[in-house]
Amino acid sequence: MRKQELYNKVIEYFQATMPVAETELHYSNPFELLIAVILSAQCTDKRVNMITPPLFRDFPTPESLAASTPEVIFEYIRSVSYPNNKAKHLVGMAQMLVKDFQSEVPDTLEQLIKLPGVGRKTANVIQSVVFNKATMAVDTHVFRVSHRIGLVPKTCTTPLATEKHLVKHIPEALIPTAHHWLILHGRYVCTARSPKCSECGLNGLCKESLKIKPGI
DNA sequence: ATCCCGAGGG
DNA sequence: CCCTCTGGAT
Repeated sequence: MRKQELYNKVIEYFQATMPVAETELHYSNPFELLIAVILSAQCTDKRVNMITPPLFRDFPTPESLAASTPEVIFEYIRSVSYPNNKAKHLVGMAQMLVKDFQSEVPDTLEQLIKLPGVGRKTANVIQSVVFNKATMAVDTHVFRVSHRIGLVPKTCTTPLATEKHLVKHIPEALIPTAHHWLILHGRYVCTARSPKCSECGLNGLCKESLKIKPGI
């Protein structure tokens, strides 16, 4: 099967099964989304959504969070992964927003990546969800699903290589939606450990279907 | 025991 | 490239 034919089939399937695909993190403005995405590293969205309401209530602005301390923030986020690192990142991130970005979430990759706790994946999510840019954030789900379905060759061994390949082959207007298609498919169907191949309409394309192996 | 919408540092 | 961080769910 030609590569573009494969992409068309996958896009057609997701459009039919997931007409609406959005992030499951709860937020009401770019600042809150930035916090939620930083907290979501190696942690489920469900758990992040459990602890963000009081955090957003008590620290609603970059100024208020910047004036806090990692020790205080730690108590709000202690049930997510790496609470010590993330508490430092959140306070440092807010302080840099206030100092260097007029308390606004910046919109370029270069600026976002300067923020403590924000790497390429988080920066791509913000650019996509907040600023409607055609970026593809490659997390563990996107990476795993893309390889299983064969959207990217095995030579794409890094998230960056995978990102570039996907962006090159997915129509620009569909990239933000396709990002969430791959994540939601990875979270609920094409899971890392026990993928639900019998429920997957793409299992005909998947070389690993029915010979389920953990990981990639 | 392995994975969850990773990032920072060596 | 490697390692560390390090809570909760399965």
